[in-house]
Amino acid sequence: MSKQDGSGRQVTAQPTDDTSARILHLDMDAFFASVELLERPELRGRPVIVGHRGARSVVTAATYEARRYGVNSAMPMAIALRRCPNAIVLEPHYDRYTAFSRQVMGILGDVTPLVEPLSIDEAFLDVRGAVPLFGPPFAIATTLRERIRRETGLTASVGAAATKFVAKLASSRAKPDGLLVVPEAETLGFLHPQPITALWGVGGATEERLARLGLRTVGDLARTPLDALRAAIGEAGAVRLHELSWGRDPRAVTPSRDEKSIGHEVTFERDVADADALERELLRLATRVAERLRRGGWVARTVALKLRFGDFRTITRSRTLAEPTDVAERLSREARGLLQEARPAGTGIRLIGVRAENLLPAGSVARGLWDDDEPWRDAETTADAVAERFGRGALTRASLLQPGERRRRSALSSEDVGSLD
DNA sequence: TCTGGGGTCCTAGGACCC
DNA sequence: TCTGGGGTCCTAGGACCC
Repeated sequence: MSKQDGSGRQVTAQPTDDTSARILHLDMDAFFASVELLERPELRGRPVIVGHRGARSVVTAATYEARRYGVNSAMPMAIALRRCPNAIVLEPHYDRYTAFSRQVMGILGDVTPLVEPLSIDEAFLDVRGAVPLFGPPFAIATTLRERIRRETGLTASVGAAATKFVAKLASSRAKPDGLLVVPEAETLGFLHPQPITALWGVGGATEERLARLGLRTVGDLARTPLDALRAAIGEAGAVRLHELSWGRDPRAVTPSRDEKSIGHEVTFERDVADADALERELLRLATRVAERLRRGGWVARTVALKLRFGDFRTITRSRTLAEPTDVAERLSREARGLLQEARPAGTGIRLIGVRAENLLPAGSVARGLWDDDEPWRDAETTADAVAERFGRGALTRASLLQPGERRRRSALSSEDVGSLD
């Protein structure tokens, strides 16, 4: 393993051959807080928290100085200020973070097109093809860190490994402002001593279940029979964690992935019980969702309403439409109906949200309906009647047809369905 | 004055189909 | 009718991540 700290000093010798560590994970250090400090350099070295000052707000980001007091992201602001009363609280500026994020991703894109943003401040890179041009992963990572520092004034940490998961773990161990390369041959030696929560997907609940089996480290889990894991945490999680614990992670670096859902939600400063106020909020949220649907070229088949009551109990209610939509009023109307069914009149609401799910490319919708046994030719019939006759699956199949595609027996056009709504 | 907002993935039960 | 089994879709909830 070779590690480099913020001064550029190598902690151990650079390996002669680290080309096996071809996947880089780059993660900006305390990103939002660091961006704010660019504007307020006099606050460097002080505990700084980024977040709103509202009664129900949480910490969005914190500098390492604030973290020393036990302040972390997602912590209620009230608790954070109790732990660190002299922290400086700054309002977030998402437009700035987005601009810096673009700049950083652009720098990454100069090395390889195989850049997969994971969030606003981190990304995977597959540098296999870049090695002949720019040198081994260690050299590429060093160059990237230097460029980011020089051009943005921000620091980034990088992990390099043979797989995504190990690279991400390596970057977290390199933080802040560090670089850690884990050659493939050293993967298990690096992995197995780590605490079990280092595994991607092990949070508090899973940690608790695994602790009941006596498992505390990644190595413990690796040596546990799969069936015992299945019984404790379910099929998918057991297989995935077991694979990860042996350093096996087949996921490739994929530059773009289709969105699966688009939603917006708000937490009110004080619980809201007024039906008109809630419905106005639904329309506002639905409008933002619909705008993003259209911008992305999507239509949604399913509308989901999310409610959090005054006691923090949270429910979701969803409905799949006969005809997909990207229209705010349609989303809003459906959400309103769900709200009326789900909320006992007069109940106070803490949070309300609207989400569009089951996204389809706009234009691929309902080009035709068909059935295995008989044609369907009555365009006067409503979509619900189609669903009743052929099952809701018929609408699904119709929705999944591509533009221009038409089954031999298809008879009901999207215009037909739309006009019947 | 104790809990944001953006998401993804998994599970489980019932309906329905073959 | 003392009644299977596999697959898909829909819905609700929960765990998890940044």
